[in-house]
Amino acid sequence: MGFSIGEVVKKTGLSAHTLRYYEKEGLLPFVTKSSSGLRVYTESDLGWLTMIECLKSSGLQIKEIAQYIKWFQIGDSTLAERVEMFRKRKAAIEEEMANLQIVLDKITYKTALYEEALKCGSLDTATNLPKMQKLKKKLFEKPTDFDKIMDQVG
Amino acid sequence: MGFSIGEVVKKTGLSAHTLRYYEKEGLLPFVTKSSSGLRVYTESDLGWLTMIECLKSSGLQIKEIAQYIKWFQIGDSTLAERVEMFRKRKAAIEEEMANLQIVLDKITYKTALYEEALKCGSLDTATNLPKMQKLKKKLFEKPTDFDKIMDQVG
DNA sequence: ATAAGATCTAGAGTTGACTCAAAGTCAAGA
DNA sequence: TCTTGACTTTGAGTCAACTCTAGATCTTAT
Repeated sequence: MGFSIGEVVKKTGLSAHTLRYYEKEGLLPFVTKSSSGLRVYTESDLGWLTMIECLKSSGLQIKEIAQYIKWFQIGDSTLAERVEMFRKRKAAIEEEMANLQIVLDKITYKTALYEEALKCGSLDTATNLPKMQKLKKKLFEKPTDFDKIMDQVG
Repeated sequence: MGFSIGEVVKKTGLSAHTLRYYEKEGLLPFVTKSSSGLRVYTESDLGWLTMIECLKSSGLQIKEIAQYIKWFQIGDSTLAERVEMFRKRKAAIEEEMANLQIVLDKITYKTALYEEALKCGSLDTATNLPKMQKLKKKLFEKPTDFDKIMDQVG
């Protein structure tokens, strides 16, 4: 009926070590044991693992996820704490994505620059190409510190 | 003419510890010392710090950034290595952003769900609201594992 | 019944990126 | 000159999140 730890390893890509570690840290309080002590995972436990992965990707630490799970176990009296937590996560992801977009623009410029440099055999020559100047303008219309320094360095 | 470590701390928000650590790891090979042994940072060093921050945000480790800087010091004979590195970074950031968008959708649903739950005082009641069912459909038109399990767990 | 392979526990070790401690040196103002 | 605060070095410590070890136990196939 349930899954062994090995089956969960295959399904999730997590290691058995990690699954036991998560359990020890309070992330999987619903996992039961067979009469001989082997872990038995249910579909719902797999659901929790997906949720844990999601919260981890959102920037939450293991301990904070454990706290969320404790709140869930307590029930509706902790709704306020949980809604606050989700609001903060949402804001954190949005900030992270905005930051990543800026980083992506910079790396996109550098990639194009180095592709040109590879073609003509010289980074300095590529940097001074009108083409590259235009790309820089396009990507960084509002001049930033990076715009000013990005050619001075590698 | 140059900046002291303390001035760079103020400008960058990095700690003096971290600046010395970066130097030790080969991230700042251009920083010089005054006759009495104090570090002197130039504008170009600040540029490198911006670049380091950018590469770090892109998912590169300190050692890998050090490798990149070594390539830069060697010169145009390492253009191929560097262009490959930037291409990989670009792909990595794009993948990370796509992943974060999926996480954001999930967290957005959970935030809305918990806000409803807080209003009506019960997570179960909120989960079964037609409003929430519709939101779930909207956010997850292509049903994923998460769509199926997201209500079973907290 | 036995061998092979999966799983168990407790606890130690690893990795990456800092972060701090201690003891000494340097620079600028009263 | 003296003091205060910033700076120097080496080397050790911290933290999160695994990751592994060892020796015992369990399950399953022959």
